[in-house]
Amino acid sequence: MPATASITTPIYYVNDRPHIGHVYTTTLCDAWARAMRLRGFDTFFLTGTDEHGVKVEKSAAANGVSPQAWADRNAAEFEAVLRLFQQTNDDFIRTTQPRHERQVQLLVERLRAAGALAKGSFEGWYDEGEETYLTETKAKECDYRSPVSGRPLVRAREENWYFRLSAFAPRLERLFADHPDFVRPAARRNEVLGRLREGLQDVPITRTNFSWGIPMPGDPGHVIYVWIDALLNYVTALGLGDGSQPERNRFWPADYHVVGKEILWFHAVIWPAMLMALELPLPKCVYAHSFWISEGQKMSKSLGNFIDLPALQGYVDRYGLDALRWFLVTRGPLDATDTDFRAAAFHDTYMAELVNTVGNCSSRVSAMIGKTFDGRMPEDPQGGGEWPARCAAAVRAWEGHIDRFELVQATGVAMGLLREVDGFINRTEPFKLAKDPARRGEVGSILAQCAETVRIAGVLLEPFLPVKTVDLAAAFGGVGGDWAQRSRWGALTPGRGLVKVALYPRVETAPAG
RNA sequence: GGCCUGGUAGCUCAGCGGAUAGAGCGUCCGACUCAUAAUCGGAGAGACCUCGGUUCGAAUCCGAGCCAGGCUACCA
Repeated sequence: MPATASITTPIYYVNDRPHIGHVYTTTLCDAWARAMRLRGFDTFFLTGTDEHGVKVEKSAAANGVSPQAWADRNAAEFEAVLRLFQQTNDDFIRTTQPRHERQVQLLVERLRAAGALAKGSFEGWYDEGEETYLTETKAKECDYRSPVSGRPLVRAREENWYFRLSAFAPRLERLFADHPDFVRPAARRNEVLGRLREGLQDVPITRTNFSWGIPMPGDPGHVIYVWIDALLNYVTALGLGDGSQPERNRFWPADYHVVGKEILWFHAVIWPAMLMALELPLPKCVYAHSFWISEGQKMSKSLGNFIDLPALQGYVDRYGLDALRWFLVTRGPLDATDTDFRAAAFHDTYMAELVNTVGNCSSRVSAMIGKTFDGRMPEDPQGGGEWPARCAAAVRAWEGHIDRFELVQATGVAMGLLREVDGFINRTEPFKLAKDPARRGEVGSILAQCAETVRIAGVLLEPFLPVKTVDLAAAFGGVGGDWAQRSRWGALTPGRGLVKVALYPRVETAPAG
């Protein structure tokens, strides 16, 4: 029975327009999920939409439709985006689906039964126009005025159900002490630890000022606050709330919850505490990436410089889907600092890595075999020379990087193999030797070694470049089978067809602006 | 305000106690011509933010400062 692997994106808020952030997070998860499937793991990749809350209720009203109709429309757009970018999610959960709502109520019941909930009163700064509370920090920042209308905030009080987060402080401390990799990267973990030291407050988990949400069981009039509702998606999708999908139980706990840095606290502190209360296992790692900025400027609604769907589509039209995915994964803000999305950098990366390295290397090797060996994989009496060991080491290193969610390093391993092949060709000059019929055997060895290395590098690139690596694999012998077979030296046996490929076309100039 | 990161070649970054500080890209020179005007080699290029400390030895550890960014409880 194969080992399992599971990964999640946050569920996306249907009130937002899809943009580079959503595509980035999803693409990271997709690349990892594809890598694990490639390795033969029993893999589950979950994403979805978060559809409750005041904002949805208000937007729907403003657009003259019901909240459900509004959510349906926008959720459909998020799903369309997944298909557009060829994401391979295994499920798409929506918080308005009956399967989710039913389980959230059961799980909240369980929290209450476990003594993790208490009724209390909440007092805070209330924006009457927006019908929403602002945090103390935010209120202060806005000079105690509504950031929207500018009218003064009022002190308001509400009866709510609270989650007794403070009661979990000792267990959370132990979690962070025992599992230093629970939150990554390390800089983010430090931030969480810093805040943990300041002490934990109980968190309100119900609201009474809107109705678009899941009713609190046994206390109508109270609606379960969107965050609690949303976090639970990770387990409701697997049927853990009501045992409705036993065949999916094996995918919990998740290996990675990949999230943006702004929602780390919920995932790193509130969520594990909820799971402790529910007596469910904790995810192995919450990975918080940073943000993209656009041409040196922070993306914001006021600047109108969001890298939105049309912008992304423009890159795909011009450079192809592989190019976009490659740039996002290899140049993205996977560590604790934001990174810049620049059109010029996108162009340079595409040219240097996909065209001049992946494309050209596979092209020159396949072309020489086409010419010299009639498009058949030649014999190699040298048994691969140093290459089998080098490739085996690369495969092992790649697996380690994937395990640790070091996606950039994983791509680097494959690129390193291709660069070595390019150097090897220049040193051994098979194209020169080919002119001397007496040295045909030698040429065969060289080219066979190159071809097999390129094929293996191509396999390692599949999760990141899912479109063109299909052509690469087909052109380099069409080696099938499982991971062990495909990653093994020698699978491209002599005599197999090997046709010339031209994977990534040159794109002459960087687009203006 | 509090807390957390980072400041290393023109650019993006790796190195985080030990030899002349590295990679990729860009630039310049050379080689080659199988390949997508690609590739390979070489070169140039750095007070490793500043000041002080610890040490036989500091880019690396400690302290202070400067600069940039982040987090501070409902936007990927």
